[in-house]
Amino acid sequence: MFRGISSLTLDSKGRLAVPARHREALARQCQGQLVVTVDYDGCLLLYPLPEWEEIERKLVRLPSFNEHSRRMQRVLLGHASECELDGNGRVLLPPPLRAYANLDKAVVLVGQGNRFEIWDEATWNSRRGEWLAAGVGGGNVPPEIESLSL
Amino acid sequence: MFRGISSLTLDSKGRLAVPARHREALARQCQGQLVVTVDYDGCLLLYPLPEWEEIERKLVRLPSFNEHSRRMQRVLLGHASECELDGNGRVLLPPPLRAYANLDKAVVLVGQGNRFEIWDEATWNSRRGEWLAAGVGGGNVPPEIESLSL
DNA sequence: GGAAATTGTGGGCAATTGTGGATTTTTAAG
DNA sequence: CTTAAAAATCCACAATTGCCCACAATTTCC
Repeated sequence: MFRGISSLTLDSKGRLAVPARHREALARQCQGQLVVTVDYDGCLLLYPLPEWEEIERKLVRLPSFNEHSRRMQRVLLGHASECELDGNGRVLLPPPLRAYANLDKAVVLVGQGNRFEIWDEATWNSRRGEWLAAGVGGGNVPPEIESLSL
Repeated sequence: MFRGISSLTLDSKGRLAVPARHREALARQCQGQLVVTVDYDGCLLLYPLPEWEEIERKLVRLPSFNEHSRRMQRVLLGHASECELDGNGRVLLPPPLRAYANLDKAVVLVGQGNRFEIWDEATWNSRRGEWLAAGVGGGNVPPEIESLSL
């Protein structure tokens, strides 16, 4: 279970150094084999290969002639790139994906259970500000959240 | 059940020394394994690991494509960092979380049942003033509070 | 058209810096 | 006065960053 946020900087070649505290888990779970793809909200998603393959299986089974399915397959499958941790615990993020998420130097890596999200740091901070300002109430809040007790 | 407030100071490395009276309980409940995350009200939440894992299970089960769920997962799971009590009874608070809650030197640790809250001391004092001034009446008070007998 | 050279990209190595842990001293409380 | 807790200083290990080398691909010249 991946959790927690880390503030990181990409090196001059667009490589992201995974924080040491996550490396052991990644080595164990997937021998450093990762998949990066894009998210609809403007960040990148980083999956251990086995986790991604499961999602991929669900994606390719979606009905071929449904407009939403095709879109989702093009966005998610289409951008999915395999990459692996090098000897120094770094992953090279493909230039098109870096461009998509506006990643330059300062980024944050956010643990989200079975995956990580990678955000441009400024984008993350401003989006987080909006989420916090909006609070928990509002539109259509699922009942699971209404009854959630922290 | 954690109760009571303590006025504390972070050391130069951002470590918080847990008051001695709570240490024994934490050692017993979770062998010093803790999780810190953020709260929507601008403070940090400190959980014994098992307590947090229960909340985490609920969080990851929320629907993936609901906007509110995603936000809540990003805020709560995304900031949740594991840390543990060192030999001196201190926890290192990760820099991004310290930044979030504006923690510098003077902080307060507030027992809240199954967790602690960590506030910047000045923020705590001014917020507490607002809560007291607002009193109990007002907007939409849930019936559970209306009928509460102290 | 083929071959060679140069440039760009990816990976590995090494050094420096920062972080985490331990020890010691001081202060406060009993 | 004694003991325990808190704070500050110091040391060591490890992580991160910058640099260098090697391989590959593309382009240019013969």
